[in-house]
Amino acid sequence: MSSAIAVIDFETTGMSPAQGARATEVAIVLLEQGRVVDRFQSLMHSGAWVSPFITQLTGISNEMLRTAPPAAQVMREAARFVGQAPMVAHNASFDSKFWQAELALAGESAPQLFACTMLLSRRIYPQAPSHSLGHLARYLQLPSTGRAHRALADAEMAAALLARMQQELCTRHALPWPGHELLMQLQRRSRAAADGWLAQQAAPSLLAAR
DNA sequence: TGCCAGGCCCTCTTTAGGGCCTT
Repeated sequence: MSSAIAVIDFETTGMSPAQGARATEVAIVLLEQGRVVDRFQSLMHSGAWVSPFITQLTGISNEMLRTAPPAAQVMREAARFVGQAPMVAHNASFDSKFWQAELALAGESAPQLFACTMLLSRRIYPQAPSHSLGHLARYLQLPSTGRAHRALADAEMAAALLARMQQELCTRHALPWPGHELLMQLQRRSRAAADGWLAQQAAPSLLAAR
């Protein structure tokens, strides 16, 4: 069984699909054991209007979307690309809402569980001055992935952040390579309880190594 | 009529308020 994790990032016309915002671009990076093994990226045309503010923020214009493939087609391809892999995003409450909303409009189900690199970074790097993706990338000196606020660059950055945190858990807490289930359990712990819980998780592996 | 995200987390807290984070 594959241990792949799908790291996703959406660019959108606004903050919430409940208020009519639509996705304009999606990118997904497949990670296995902290290594990128595949990528998916596409603009998507939903007919929604892109405001000048969003065009300035993302570089994505109404003109660019006019010739983009239909949103439903892109989302069906994205769902096939992800398959059964569990998912990760930075501030996953945002991207998971668009994943569910856009797939619903495409007539597809969205059963995937989302882990969140922002919640995880608050547990693993509580001392970081900011937990925005850009600030964390600079704080951890992650390699540049391209223009911020484009989907593939941000998905690659989130993937690099995830891989760094998985490595950090291995080295700092003597854990075996942490999979999606452990990440989900860690992000559900309070910040105050995270270190103690991680120490408990490490104990069996330390005993096994003796 | 007026307003419009929402979950997490800290603190001047828990019968609450406000900043962070995503576009």
